[in-house]
Amino acid sequence: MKNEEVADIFRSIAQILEIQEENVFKIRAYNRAAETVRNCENLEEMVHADTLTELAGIGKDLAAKIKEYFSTGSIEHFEKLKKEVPQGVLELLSIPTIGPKTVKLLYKKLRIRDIDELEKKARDGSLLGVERIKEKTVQNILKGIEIVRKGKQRFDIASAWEIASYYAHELERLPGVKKVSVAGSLRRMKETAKDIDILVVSKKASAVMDALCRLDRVKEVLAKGETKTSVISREGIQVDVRVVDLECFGAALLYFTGSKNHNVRIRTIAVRKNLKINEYGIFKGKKLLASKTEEVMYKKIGMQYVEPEMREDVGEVELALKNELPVLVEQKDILGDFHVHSNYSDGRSSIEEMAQAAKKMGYRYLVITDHSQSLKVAGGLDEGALRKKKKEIDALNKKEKALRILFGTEVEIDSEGAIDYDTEILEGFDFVIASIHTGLKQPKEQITRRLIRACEHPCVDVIAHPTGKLRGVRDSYEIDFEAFFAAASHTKTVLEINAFPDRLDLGDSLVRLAKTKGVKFAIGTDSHQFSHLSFMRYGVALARRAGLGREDVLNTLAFSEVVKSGKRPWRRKE
DNA sequence: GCCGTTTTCGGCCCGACTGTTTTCAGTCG
Repeated sequence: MKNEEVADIFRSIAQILEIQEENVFKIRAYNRAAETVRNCENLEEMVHADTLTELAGIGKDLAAKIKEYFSTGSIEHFEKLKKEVPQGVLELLSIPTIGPKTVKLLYKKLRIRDIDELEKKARDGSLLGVERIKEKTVQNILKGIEIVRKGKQRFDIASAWEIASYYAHELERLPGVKKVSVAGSLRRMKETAKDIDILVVSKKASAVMDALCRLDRVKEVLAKGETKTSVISREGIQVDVRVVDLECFGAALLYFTGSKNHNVRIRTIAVRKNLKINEYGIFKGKKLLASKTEEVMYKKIGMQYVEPEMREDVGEVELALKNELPVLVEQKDILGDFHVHSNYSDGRSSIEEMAQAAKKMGYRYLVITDHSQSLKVAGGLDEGALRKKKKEIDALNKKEKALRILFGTEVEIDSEGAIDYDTEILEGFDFVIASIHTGLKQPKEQITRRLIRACEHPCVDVIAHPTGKLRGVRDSYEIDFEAFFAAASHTKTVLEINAFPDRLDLGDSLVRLAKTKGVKFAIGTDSHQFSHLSFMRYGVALARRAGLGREDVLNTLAFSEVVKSGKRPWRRKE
């Protein structure tokens, strides 16, 4: 993805400037821009529409650099800087406890140019000659190198929440602990997490720190202070725990939730009003104005409460100042799931088991969307199997009144954009979602044409996992999003928000773009066993991150309303 | 390098922990 490439370059530029001890604000500008660009999946569209400067933190200069990258494949300014500070030197920054100052020192004094050289000189003792470096620092560097070599991978949101829940639960049980909250990117429900942040309310901070370090799943203690401790969990993820008083819980939660850019924005706004915000509260001079809850903190700054999922500094601060934040969709609004598999194709649970689990979720309907005939590897259903499945669903629906099970399919879009079943069969389904599983490397024009043809098919209600990205496996296939979203909107084809933690597709910035084109969304978990139905929360979170309200999301409608709102007019009399 | 109901110039968020010091710089979030 080009946005990632540009983001990496901006980050590298920031790092080089840091080592060169450039103006810290320029460095911050590059870092902020890197984040903004990384979160922007439709960067290419913005380059073509010449709207880059609408992005937060992108001005004339950076917009020109982004354009330069899209037209030439490189950025002149960066090529020049790379000659001044070699790439290997930048890699030293990835070592924990080593920052720009140390890197500069090592490079200037000992000509250390990469991690291997640093390790050699750490072991042979030649590091000890450098100012401010003694035995303990050498040990930390060696430990840091080990951590980097192992690779600090990001964790998917579901795994990270599982680990976070363990720590939160264990900390809650401690005597004197009044409250525990997960904070950080996990509370903002980002797709992946690099670490876990937990906030604890207790008057006995040191007892909490001690107990934390003794927990079973703690592999290593990185730093332990009076109110703040960092450990590595046995899964390899870092867990940061901070203890505060109940009085400043809101201020601490706000600070600890981030994002960093969001915090910087609201602190800047506070400064203009002669106020100061830190993790203990919002102050006028020495006088505390608010600190107990996030709600009162936002109120004192003069803005609306911002839901954690929206705190990315992508425009939400401006909306909150104008009192124009959207009312976001919530889990309790969700009445059904549009994408689940059963053991008829590649799922592990029976239709009945899936239905029971859906009932427990409080749903009113569940669409069983097994794969279609051509996807043999996933046990795609032929006509005979479809008849059997329909019969089973009809029988179950007779027994069960609270939940309606719907006869659906996830049908293949073939390499030309044709739909796997004949129209006659497709008309027999209650609901049809269509997706691409083959020909993923086709050129952009062809993939876009396939998707648009699928949208134009009268029986296709939803395009499932529209970009095909799969975490750690493959990126999105190439799509002309403008054209695709226009077609979806025009044909009233709904786009899926796939809630499976490795997919989360469409991503939030593309959902935002699609919404501006008038597209509606259906959240589907892509469950392959009944326990997967709980992934709905990640789909809802993604929708919230994109600023969607109930009105944007099909799952908030009763199924009869879904049918009426859909593209197949002949079904509306149902 | 960005940005503007104080400004197109002069600002730009704030504190905890560590190691090496004896008052603080560097790193991190």
